[in-house]
Amino acid sequence: MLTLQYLREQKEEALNRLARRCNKELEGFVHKALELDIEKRKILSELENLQAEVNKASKEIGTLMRDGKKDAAEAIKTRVAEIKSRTQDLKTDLNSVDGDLNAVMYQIPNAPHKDVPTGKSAEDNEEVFSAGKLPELGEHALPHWELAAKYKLIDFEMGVKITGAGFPVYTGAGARLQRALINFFLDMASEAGYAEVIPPLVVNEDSGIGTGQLPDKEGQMYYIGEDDLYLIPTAEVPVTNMFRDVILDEGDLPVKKCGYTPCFRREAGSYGKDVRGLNRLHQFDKVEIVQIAQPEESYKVLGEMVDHVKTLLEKLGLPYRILRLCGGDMGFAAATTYDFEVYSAAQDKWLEVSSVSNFEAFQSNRLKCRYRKAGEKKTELVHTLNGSALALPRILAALLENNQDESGIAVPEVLVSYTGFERIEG
RNA sequence: GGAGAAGUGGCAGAGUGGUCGAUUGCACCGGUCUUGAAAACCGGCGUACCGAGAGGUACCGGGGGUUCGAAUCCCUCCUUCUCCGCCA
Repeated sequence: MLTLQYLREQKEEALNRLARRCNKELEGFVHKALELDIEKRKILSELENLQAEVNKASKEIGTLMRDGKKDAAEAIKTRVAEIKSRTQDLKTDLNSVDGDLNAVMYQIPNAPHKDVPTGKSAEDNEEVFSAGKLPELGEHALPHWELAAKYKLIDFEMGVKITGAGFPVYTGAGARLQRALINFFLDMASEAGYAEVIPPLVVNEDSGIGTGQLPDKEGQMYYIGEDDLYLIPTAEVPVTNMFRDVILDEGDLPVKKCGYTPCFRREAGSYGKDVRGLNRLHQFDKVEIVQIAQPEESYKVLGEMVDHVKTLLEKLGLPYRILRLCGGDMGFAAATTYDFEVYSAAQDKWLEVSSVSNFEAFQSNRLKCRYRKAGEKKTELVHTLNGSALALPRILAALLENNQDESGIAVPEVLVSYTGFERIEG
């Protein structure tokens, strides 16, 4: 969440930035939070003063008891009892105000960066880059779900049988291609200096809160009630949470991690042709890159991550474009997000395959991930960033569709050493 | 899954109701000494919030309770270790 300090000290800027989300409620939330903050601090200072009195009196009692002056001790006790009843009230008030304050703060999304366009929906996103030539397929061109069936790459029906819709079974060359992509992405990330981790696929509540999935967005995650755990919607959650409650040294930054994991999303409310084939799944594979950076560096780091994803798409030979998301289309925790979309020719659709975001201090404030500049005593919140590099299913969809001809599908050259075959044929 | 033991500052390790936010050692930082280093000696050495400051408050695995007062007592959860069972 945003820090109260930021709202207090730079309220106008905060409101300005939040306005880019086109959510009329937000201004009210900010004012509410600041009011509650003042109230909280008023109660807190009164409570702490009383607490100090009690502490002092308790010490006196201790001294008196040791000296055997029981009567004098009893006299102080009655005085303390009065103060205590007052502190009880204050504690109740404090809890209530603090609860309200937290509730409001949890509803305030990250403040978009100054360069983020104001807007309500995907229509207001801004295309900032595009590359690659859109392939022109002949009449014979098939959408990927038909190609998957024709060449026995993916068995959607089998997935339905053993689990349900959105859980495909990759088979034969399809499975092999999937694994090739994972290895290719991981190798590229390693080369770019990201240290590989294999995190748990299931996380606890604290982790969900740390990266912003909880509270309020439980509906997106699969929940294991018996153990109070959540299936991860992205490796971002476990990997970023490795740094929860951690104080780093300046010299540790930037931290660069990457990880491959399956991702699980309930995608409640999705329907129709959006979910056809590989377009939207409940379980999918993704390689994620994560960085933890100094605040002054974070936008440079964001650019570096964007460049990394560009490289991947170019090596795969996929036409793509980059969108800077508008305020209204960005995720709750993000300050800036670039979405990457590849063109999937047979569907004639742009498919989102990566989302690269700078969360600034929004996540680190929840995570309590701080760093200390060399020689300084004070700690400061780090900036966290992450991006998909890349999400597999839509990449696979685009590869199948764009690289098809009448007799088969060509495997991109960079993948051949991983797949062991150059073409998929009937 | 069953039985037992334990969780204290970066690490080690004291502390079982009253100046304990916490003895001590190591590590670390600064200084003295030294040609330099080591050793020795002196000093410093957790986090967060409130406060202009002095200072105050909170935190000894998490949460709750008893008490004027809790690291210390009680309840509960979590984790680790040992033994048994089961198992890739």
